[in-house]
Amino acid sequence: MQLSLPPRFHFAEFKRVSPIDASNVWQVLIERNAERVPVKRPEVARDNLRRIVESTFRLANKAGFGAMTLRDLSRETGLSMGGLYGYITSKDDLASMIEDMIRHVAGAIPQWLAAHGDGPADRLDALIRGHVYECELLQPWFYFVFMESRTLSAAQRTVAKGAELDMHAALTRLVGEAGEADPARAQLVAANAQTLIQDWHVKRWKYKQMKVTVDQFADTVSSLVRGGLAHPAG
Amino acid sequence: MQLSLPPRFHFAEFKRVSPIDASNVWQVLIERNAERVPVKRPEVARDNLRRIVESTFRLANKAGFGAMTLRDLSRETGLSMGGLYGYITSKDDLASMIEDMIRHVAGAIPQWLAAHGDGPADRLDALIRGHVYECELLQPWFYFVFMESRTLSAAQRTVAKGAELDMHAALTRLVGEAGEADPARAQLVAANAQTLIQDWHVKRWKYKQMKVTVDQFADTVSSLVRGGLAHPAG
DNA sequence: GTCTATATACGGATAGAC
DNA sequence: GTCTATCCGTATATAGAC
Repeated sequence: MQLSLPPRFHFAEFKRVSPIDASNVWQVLIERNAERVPVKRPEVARDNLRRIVESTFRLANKAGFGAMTLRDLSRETGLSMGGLYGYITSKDDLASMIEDMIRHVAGAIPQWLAAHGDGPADRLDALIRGHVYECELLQPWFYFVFMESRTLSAAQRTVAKGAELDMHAALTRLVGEAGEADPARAQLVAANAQTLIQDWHVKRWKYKQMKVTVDQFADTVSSLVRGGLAHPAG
Repeated sequence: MQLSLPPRFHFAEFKRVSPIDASNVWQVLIERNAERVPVKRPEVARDNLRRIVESTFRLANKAGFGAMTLRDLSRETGLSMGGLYGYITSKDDLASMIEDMIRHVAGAIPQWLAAHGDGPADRLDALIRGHVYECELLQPWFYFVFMESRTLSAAQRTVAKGAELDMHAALTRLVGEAGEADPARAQLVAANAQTLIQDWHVKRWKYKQMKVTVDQFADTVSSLVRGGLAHPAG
């Protein structure tokens, strides 16, 4: 699947065509975990799963996922302890569902944008924007995964590390093609770009307080990275 | 107190004169918490407190501080449950000691560097380097505080937010003086600078894997920020 | 100073009623 | 489908031995 976007796009355009956003992510979540959610009536299942995941975001943000108890979750969702287990098979399974969803979304962004940009500089700009804008659409999801990845199973940590390195490799390639002749510096600039992109979900409270819009943020990150290219190695 | 450093300095020079580093931080920690640590013999107290804090870093990194149990900590340190309570008055108190130490260090950096740099551009460079290099000296400390601040008490969260905003304000002022005429863009570039500085402790594993040195990293951040100045507002 | 033993409460998970 | 009741292990913190 590829998105029908103009070569240079901003948030409003991306939002209109993004295959996954805050409103349909619950449906996608159910579909990706159909075998584990036995509840039949779709609107009931969707609504309860949504309450479970949104409550998890709130509670994990207060105390960390590991310290969140299923009794807290039961209270916050209004479901009983037994009721919860109709939607999740274990506490770890709940984290895995969230983690898996965000890996799916983040991994798909480069494919959604594969056709975008006339040259490397435009493709780099598109990739940066795609990530920032998707972080905006699913902020609590990305934030949860960023903060909790280290506490999950060894297998999940490996996946998280791999995803981080994949995105870094894609950015490094584009930074190199866009004009950074020194490979070591291309790698470093790409790492910095990735960090800034993630910062939109990590420090969102601060940008909100500063009244910075997602487009202003994406513009700045894109221009900072562009400004970092073609510098001499030292 | 101010450090006797050359106007342009790198890690080796900073390390030599930093008032607090990985080896003497334990002594400073004891002094800052003298009333709470009844153990008399200084070398015993220092050694046990060090084991407690270093074990906390390891365990919190695996499961999150909230999910770390004092039984884990007892096993990891070799002290008994009762023994632990000779050094900490509660689990929360342990986190507070660490948080307090890092606030103290980070808050002192601008004062250590108050005399440095001939002009705003040099002072901005010095502030960036001071923070990156101190993050390097006390990486596990900064990482713990970064990951766990949100899970601590409301009072501690307020302090953490204030510290974040203070550093942001200092960077914004220097970015403005260094040539960024648009105040809104100065604020944004400063926020990005702050994020990149913190990334040295947040994603240290990645930079280590990339074989990037702390000086290369500081050089790149400083040049990225310099490249972001004086751009037109759009 | 540091230990063992214990008080008291809460954790994840499940069985079985409705 | 969702609930209540409960199993059984573990949590923080402390008391008191040495």
